[in-house]
Amino acid sequence: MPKVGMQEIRKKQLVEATLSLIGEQGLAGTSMAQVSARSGMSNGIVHHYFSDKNALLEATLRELNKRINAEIFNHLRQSTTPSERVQAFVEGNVSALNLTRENVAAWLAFWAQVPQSPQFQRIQNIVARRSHSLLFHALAKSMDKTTARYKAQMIAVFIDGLWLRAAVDPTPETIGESRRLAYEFLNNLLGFELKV
Amino acid sequence: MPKVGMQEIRKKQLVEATLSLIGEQGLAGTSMAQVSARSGMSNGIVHHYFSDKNALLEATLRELNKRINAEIFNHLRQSTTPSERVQAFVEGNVSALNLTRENVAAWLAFWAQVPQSPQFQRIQNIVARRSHSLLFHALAKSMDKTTARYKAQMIAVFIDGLWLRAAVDPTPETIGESRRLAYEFLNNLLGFELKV
Amino acid sequence: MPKVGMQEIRKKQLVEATLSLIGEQGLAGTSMAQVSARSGMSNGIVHHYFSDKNALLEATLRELNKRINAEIFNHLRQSTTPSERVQAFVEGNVSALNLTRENVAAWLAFWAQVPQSPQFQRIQNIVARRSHSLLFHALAKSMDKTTARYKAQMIAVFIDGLWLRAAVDPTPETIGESRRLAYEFLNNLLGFELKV
Amino acid sequence: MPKVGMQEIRKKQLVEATLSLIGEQGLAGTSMAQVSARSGMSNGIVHHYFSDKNALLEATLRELNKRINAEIFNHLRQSTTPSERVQAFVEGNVSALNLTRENVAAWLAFWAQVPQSPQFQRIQNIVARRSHSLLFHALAKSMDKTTARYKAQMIAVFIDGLWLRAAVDPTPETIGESRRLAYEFLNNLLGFELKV
DNA sequence: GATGAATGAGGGTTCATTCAT
DNA sequence: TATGAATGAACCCTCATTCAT
Repeated sequence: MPKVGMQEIRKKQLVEATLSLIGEQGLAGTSMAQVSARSGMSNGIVHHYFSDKNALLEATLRELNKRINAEIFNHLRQSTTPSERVQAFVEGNVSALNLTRENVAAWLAFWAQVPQSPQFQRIQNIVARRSHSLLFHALAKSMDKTTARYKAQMIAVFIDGLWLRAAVDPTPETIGESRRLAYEFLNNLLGFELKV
Repeated sequence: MPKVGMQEIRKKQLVEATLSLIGEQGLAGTSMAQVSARSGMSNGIVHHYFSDKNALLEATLRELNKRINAEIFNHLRQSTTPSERVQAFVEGNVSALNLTRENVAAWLAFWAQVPQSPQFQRIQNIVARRSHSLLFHALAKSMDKTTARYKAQMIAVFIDGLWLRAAVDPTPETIGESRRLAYEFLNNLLGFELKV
Repeated sequence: MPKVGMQEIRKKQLVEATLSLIGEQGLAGTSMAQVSARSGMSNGIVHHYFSDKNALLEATLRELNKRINAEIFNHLRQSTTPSERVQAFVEGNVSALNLTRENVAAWLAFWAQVPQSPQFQRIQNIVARRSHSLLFHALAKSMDKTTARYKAQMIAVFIDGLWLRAAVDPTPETIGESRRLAYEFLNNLLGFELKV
Repeated sequence: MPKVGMQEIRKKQLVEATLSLIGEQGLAGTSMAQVSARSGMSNGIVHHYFSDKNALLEATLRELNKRINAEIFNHLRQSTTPSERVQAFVEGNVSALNLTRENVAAWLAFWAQVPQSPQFQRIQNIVARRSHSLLFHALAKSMDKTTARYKAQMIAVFIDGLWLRAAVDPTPETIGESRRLAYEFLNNLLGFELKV
């Protein structure tokens, strides 16, 4: 294995450790020393791969978003019609709620930091805009743009609510109900029926 | 004899300072020194009124909940029929979103701490159960219990989503849209029309 | 009761509280706030009766010595012959070991502070000199002064050892053995037999 | 690679500084900041080597015991017969009294903390049991076990008294007399004569 | 006499970061 | 590349003491 790849491997290990630590102890409860310890590395090494604690956190947030997106795009891949895309987006999010309990808690930790961190805000804005765009374009095929915009916002709001609920009360029952609630919501909003 | 009644005055000042600081800088970014400084008091005084930082934070969380509840019960007071009560609950929450930007951000900061703090978890559980109970009993008058339970959950989820959105993107436009979105949601779910 | 006596009553309450607190938690673990709390008085009142924490501690040390002396002189009162006086002194000390466990622990706490406190050192010097004088004069009746001086020192050393042992291992068995050990020691040194 | 072996060097420096500070100012009067300052190090460094103040104090107590034991075993090494071993033990302790004045004061400081610290209590128990065992086994060769047990206790008590005296009144004269007193005591108890 | 509010220094500890090796 | 030694600021908290009332 070439030395070149080491950098990426190390970075991934550090980000992985950070993510799980944040999930367990929150953003404030996670120190650089803990990260390096859990990664099996030395104290000072983190600064060779990340200029800052902030840089590490940013990379961790990106990784978290990547995981969530992976779930969503996994469902999107098999969907073609606009209404299928909307369902897939929702299904993907519900599926993402079933990621490690720690990942969901970390998601909330990062969101709570957004008002204090322009950096995180920027990242979350991109995510939010992408979600809205996806929903809007799918909905706009079958309704006027104003309505599509509102419904896209409503779906995003409802999904955010599901995330919050899952993070704060991460019991299997609560998370398990999310899909049912989501489809009930979609049914009311768009006339979709629960699949399967 | 020392100044009497200082206890309540000082406690309020300290909680107020804490609340605004958390709103500005997050829970982790708020130190006891900052709290006492903003209150115009000395470093050690906080421990004269609160045994702990935790005790101060708990009092602050209770104050925040009190403010939100004040908004909600303000609307509930004028409502009598079950469907009016549901609308009033939603209106009250939407109205609470218009509290100081800092208050809404503080709300999110506390929620994010819930997974790490059994203390906060307990308090938030009480709040959540009370909301659910209110919604459920109002809805159960006009539908079967199972449906009432699901719809109550859906309303709670949607409202949580609105709060999250308001905290993370506290622009007047975003917050201003909340009421419209909420009514659109209620209309779809229960057939309510937007008032005024 | 005249107001004049209040001063003495309050002082005694404070000293009493201090003594028991030191016995329970050590000198370093005892704060002025604890003393006033246990005395059922307010925070600042202590400084009306004692200029200083040091003054309070000094009074407490004197009270402790007074209690110990009370035990010793209680035994001395009934003794007339020189050898009876030596026995009475030892008996009095052994009897003092049976004071409250807290008193004995406090005794050690004060001794440990002696190297750091000229004030305590002075007080303890007086106590030591008085003990030595008592033993020396009793012994000098039946032996030459050099021998009397040595034997007086030896008795004092042995008794200090018993105190230390009682303070560090304050079980009834350990303390109970002290009298037997003391008489065995006196028997070897002076030919005294255990009474009773 | 960082300087290797620093761990042991720094730990020794810190323990050394702690020991002398405790000797000078007592346990309560010794702060972490003083320890690091006297070691010529920064404020936070102590926690790189010791998890806790407690851990540092424990290490310091062990070091102190090690020094005392070194004196004792130095004398024990040259002794073979049981009665020689008893004399060596006493001589070793007397010799240890001549350690730095600070060491002897620190010894008392630790003993005074025993009632408040199960940790120190455990360590001192081990020391006490070892001393008793040594004395008992040596004495039991020439007398019945009950007598041996009592005499071992008496020797231990007397030696503790000598330590206390040396700590509280650390003048050369007082300490210098200790050997003479100890031999007088042994002579009375066991018929030993002062060597040289 | 008596209260408890208020101060400010100092306590132990944590932590992101730097740097010699 | 990698280590862990080292720093110094900041954290929460405790405390003897002062003082207006």
